[in-house]
Amino acid sequence: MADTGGGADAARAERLWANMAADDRPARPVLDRRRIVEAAVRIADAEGLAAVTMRRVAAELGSSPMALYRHVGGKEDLPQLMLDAVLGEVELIEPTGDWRADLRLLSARRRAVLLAHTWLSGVFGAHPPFGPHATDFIECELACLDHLKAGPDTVRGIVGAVDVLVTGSVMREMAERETLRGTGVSRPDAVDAARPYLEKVAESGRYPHFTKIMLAAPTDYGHTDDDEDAAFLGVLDCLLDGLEARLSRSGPAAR
Amino acid sequence: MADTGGGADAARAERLWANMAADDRPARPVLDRRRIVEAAVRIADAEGLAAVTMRRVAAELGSSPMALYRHVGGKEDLPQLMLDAVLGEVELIEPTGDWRADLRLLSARRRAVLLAHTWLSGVFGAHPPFGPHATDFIECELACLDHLKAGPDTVRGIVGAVDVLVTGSVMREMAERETLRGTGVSRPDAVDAARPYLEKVAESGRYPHFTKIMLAAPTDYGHTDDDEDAAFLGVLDCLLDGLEARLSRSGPAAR
DNA sequence: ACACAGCGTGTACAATGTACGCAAGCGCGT
DNA sequence: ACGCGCTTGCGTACATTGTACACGCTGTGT
Repeated sequence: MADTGGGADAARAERLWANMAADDRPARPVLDRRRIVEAAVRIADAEGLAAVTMRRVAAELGSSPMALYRHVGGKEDLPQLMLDAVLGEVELIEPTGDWRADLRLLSARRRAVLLAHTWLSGVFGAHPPFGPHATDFIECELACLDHLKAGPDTVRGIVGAVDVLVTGSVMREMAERETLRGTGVSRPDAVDAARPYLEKVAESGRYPHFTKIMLAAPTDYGHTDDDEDAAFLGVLDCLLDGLEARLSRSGPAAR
Repeated sequence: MADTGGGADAARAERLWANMAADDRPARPVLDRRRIVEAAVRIADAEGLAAVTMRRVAAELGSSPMALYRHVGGKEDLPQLMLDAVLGEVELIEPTGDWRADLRLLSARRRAVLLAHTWLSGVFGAHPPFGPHATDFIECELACLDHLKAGPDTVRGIVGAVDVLVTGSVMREMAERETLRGTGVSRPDAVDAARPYLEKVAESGRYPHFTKIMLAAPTDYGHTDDDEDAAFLGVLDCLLDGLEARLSRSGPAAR
């Protein structure tokens, strides 16, 4: 019942975005959204995401569980707010003109910040997949690389790089699909739900590049399955190019 | 006293007649770990991971919640078993000798299978991160790419590729850290704990390459933080090389 | 025939998310 | 002054969850 009632879920999604946007609310009280989310992150850091219950967060703040609902809508909104709070820890930079170095630095910083909060990993990343089927798959990959006669380190490097790319790509796309499925609305509706938030972002003037580049896509985000597949394979080819270049450059052994 | 005795007798008699009448009760076990996990996956596919409760799975199998505990230990084990079950759906291949094509095909298949089960995304992938801090970060990245004067599609492609890599890398490493934190043991202990399983894998003889390549690393898996950082930056450089090559090849571009 | 071990079940309890209603402080128009 | 409405925090109550425990049934070895 909870899942099929699309209207209520749509309303919940809308409220989430509204909460995202309303960082500048009056904030009279001792209890406010930032404090709640900070407490939740603190608990998750110390005891894991499972320990983040409404009662536990309330206790951390010395208040009642129900008081939290005046500020955060519900337990399900917490992880998203916590994620954004963590992203706020990343120290940003002024562009130097060397885009590769810039992106390298930013990526390293973001990675470091995320890794400082391991509870962000959900089901997918809860354990390294070492079950029988995972082993079957890796065995198959290794067999495909066998005739390279490269050293174990090199082979591990290639498999690891490819795995990282697949994992990341899948995470990103599943995030979108799960949002759609969770709210039970179609993509256009979801876009409509986020529109007020995005328009507020655009009007704030603080994100000129974001407005110009990311919001430039007209009605569709070009997100058919085929588009996504092509994009994934394009990036994969890029990476394989780089790996192959490195292989042939350094001879039979690498790194 | 006569009352309670009579009640018990009545209940017994009732059960007796029920048994007389309903002979279609499962005489021999229809319950098995594989069936349980399959049911859980079916439910997650249809209604999301949140709908996978012990009671719901039991209902799906027409049995009692507590019966599941004879086979699966507990609710917390389910996601891992479900993940491995999904990985079993990937159709493997015989190596053709073209390792790049092989890895491409395998990656595409694995990606497709994983994407068919969006519930695999946990907290991290539950929503695309569009909160204020995420927007800050993307704005910064875009500013770094601004002087490239490349089209919006190209810029989105670069940012997306880098993001995918960071996401995947972080997922992989958090998986390991979270396992350590969750079990509360140090890395050597965890390695020791997995050793019997890995030795059984090695002795089975079905995974010669896995045994030779992945288990070749001596005592440590070379997993200091610095090693991980270096590996990440290496892969990132590979990808950036590929992206830059593609840029200069196809357009009035950078340098 | 009889004990035993494995499997499914029912009952019971603790922990959780949260709907609902109440109370206290605040600015407001009259 | 005074009610009035709004915001904020709280306490109670209930449905839903995971699972510990003890019991009954079934097939199997002896």
